[in-house]
Amino acid sequence: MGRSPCCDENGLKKGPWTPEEDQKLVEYIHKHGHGSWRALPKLAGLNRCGKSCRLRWTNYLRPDIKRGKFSPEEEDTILNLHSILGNKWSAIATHLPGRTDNEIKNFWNTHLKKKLLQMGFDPMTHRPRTDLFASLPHLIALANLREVMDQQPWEEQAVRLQEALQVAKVQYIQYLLQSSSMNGCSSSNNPSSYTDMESINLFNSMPSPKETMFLNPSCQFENGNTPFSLGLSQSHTVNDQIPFTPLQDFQFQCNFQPPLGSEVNQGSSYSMFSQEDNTPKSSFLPTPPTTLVTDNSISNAGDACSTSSYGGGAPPSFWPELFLEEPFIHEIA
DNA sequence: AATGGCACCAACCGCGATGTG
DNA sequence: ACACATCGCGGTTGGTGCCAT
Repeated sequence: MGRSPCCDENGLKKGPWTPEEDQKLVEYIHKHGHGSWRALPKLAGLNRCGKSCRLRWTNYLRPDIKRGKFSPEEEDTILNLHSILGNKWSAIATHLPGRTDNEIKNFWNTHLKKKLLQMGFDPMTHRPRTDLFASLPHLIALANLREVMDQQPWEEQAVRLQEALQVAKVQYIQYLLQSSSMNGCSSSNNPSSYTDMESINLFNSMPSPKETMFLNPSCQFENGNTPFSLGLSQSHTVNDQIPFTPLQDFQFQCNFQPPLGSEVNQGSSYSMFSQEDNTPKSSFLPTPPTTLVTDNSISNAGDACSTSSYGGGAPPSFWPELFLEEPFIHEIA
């Protein structure tokens, strides 16, 4: 009921389009527009169903389609938007001029999904995978880290462990915030849920930014508030209608400036900025989709999106310890 | 040269959403 | 409010080319 017969109609051609068919379709649409897709094939002299014509036009023949390989910037955009929107290919395509949803979907399935899996991330949640096989890259990275640490003075090891602990806490806070958003907590300045309170307490237990290398030298919102004392569960969409995550909000608002010579931690949840010109060097967005954002994310959240990058190459230094922490075990339970 | 496995991607299919009378 | 037509989306399939054996 309500369904129109389409390509199963007798005598209609299926399969690859010939150049002659393409030409007929293009010429007709240029002259008359597509109008009713169902009526188009007959009018254009094509032995195809309307659906097939529409697909051929929107995915291949449209004049504004950009063909060729995806640029690293486009790849970043897809990864970021997918972490927010999931498999909403048409929504993602609206942010990539000239690219079709079909093309993006294919690119995701053939390239990006594999890339994330190889890096040890769940392609659906963009978080470190928690199953045994997926954890192998991280375990290997951990082993490498321990090898390096064995060669370092104990003071440096202590500093590194302290850094790892802070990163773990931030990720745990992120996890708690997302849990509370998914549970529908909505009181902004009056956090009532256990997870909200736990987030705040945990955040408050962290050393002041000046005391930690990766949160150095300042970590606060433009209005001077600390990130998690603001409304925790107010939901907004930014000017381009993409809901942003707490992490992205946090990432943008905190202008981390690691000391000269400190390594850029590609596995962390932060943006790292050059001390010389203040340009972003690396960042990572391992968050699943959520609409939980705070007030401050509205104005410039789009910038956070465009500056992020899934850094390849060196394995993350800290995650092996992070994803073995209780929150991540708890998450899959 | 023949074959099998794999990656890629255009095209198809089914379904829900939306439009229309 | 309802029935039907049409559109658009996301998942899947199948053809093609490349590469290793």
